[in-house]
Amino acid sequence: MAAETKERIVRAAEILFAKEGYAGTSLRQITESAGVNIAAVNYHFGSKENLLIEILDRVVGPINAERLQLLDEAQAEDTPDITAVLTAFLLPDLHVLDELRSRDPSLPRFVARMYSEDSELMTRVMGRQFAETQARFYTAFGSALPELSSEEMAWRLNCIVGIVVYLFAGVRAPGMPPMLGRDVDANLARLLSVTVTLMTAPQPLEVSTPI
Amino acid sequence: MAAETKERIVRAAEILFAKEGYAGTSLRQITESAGVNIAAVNYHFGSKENLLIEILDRVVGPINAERLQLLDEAQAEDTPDITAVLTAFLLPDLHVLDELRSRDPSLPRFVARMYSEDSELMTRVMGRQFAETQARFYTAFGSALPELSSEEMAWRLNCIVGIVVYLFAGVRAPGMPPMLGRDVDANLARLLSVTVTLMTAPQPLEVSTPI
DNA sequence: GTATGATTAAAACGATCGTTTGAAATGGTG
DNA sequence: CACCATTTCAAACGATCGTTTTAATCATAC
Repeated sequence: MAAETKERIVRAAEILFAKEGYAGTSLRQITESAGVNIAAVNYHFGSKENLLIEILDRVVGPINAERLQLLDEAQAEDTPDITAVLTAFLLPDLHVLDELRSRDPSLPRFVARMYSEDSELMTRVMGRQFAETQARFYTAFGSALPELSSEEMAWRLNCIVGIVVYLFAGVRAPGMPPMLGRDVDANLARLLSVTVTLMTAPQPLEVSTPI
Repeated sequence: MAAETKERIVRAAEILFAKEGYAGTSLRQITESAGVNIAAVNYHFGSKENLLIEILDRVVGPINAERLQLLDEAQAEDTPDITAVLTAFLLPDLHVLDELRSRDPSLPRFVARMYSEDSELMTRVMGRQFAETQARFYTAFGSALPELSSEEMAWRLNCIVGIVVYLFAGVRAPGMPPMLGRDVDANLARLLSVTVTLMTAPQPLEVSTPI
């Protein structure tokens, strides 16, 4: 079955990409780990880069799809408050993070790696995936926080993205427990308590505008 | 002059490591960009990995050195409040970030990359560099925030590290301005307004302990 | 059963990798 | 100037990279 070969390649590649990075992983590592022939990657995906793109879309796609769906539901009745918008924004991350982690403990790091890459490829894939999400959530956050300047709001949102990316990276100081447990609801509660506080803080005194 | 050759290699390598990653950069790219012979890397540093370690120490070392110095100064008179401790923690990051950025706009990303790598090498270097800093600041934050459980404090501190790492990554959504401007004091004020709020938020309701 | 298209397999392609070699060049010291 | 240690250089090392080729194998329809 050809579909299974593709699947085996994807499963092996995403783990290796997470552990060693895209450039640090060879096709021979992937195909050996997947138990398929070396030529199968180029046959099924065309190139190593196309394989990465397919994996990227598989991981990032569901996050934004669920984000938009949750935002739709939250906006169905009336304009949602900041907790509801933040939940729609963060819960899909926790879902995907939990799913990735259940497949392999090092798998979430794949997402974090993509954020510290600045290649043309990453900009292209991320731009395509996040364009609609960004627009929808910016207006939703703006409605939930009318007293905040849009510039300050975008800044704080970036902080939240930074926190989330760091969760995916799973960095731990020696002797410290992981930041997230197995209970998605508890993780969300904890993440919300921080991010709601962060977003609802009063607009600070004027700071010089970034260049 | 041999010292200049070493310096040229370091300057070229850190930019390329920031842009393309460690595994994605070849010694030939480095030596060509530095204008030195390919054999110079192994002659002066022994190996490509030793070159990375030296660059890592050069970048991360000053951050923690300044952190400890600022904490010493803050603790000279009495126990510093949360703003003072956070300033001692964050200001060195902003200094190094500014210095890196002035050398090359893409250079700060090198630091962010190191955080999404999980190799044995990174654990070793980071552990050596951050061990003392971590211990000192954990007790300082504990004294400044006695009402916070140490577990909650560590969690929030991780959030702050995530934000800082994201600052180094310099990720920008399309059409958005960079998060930091040229004025270090203004950057600190902005970062403090967020992080002080984050750290001084009331202890949240019980959340299930992470596994 | 046989023909046909899809998939797998082994082998090799040229290119590039990190590293090493040995000789040439360099620069200070007697 | 001659000496010697340090540094640079061109060239090559074996290994591995992503990719391609060509033949073998498979599944399926006639």
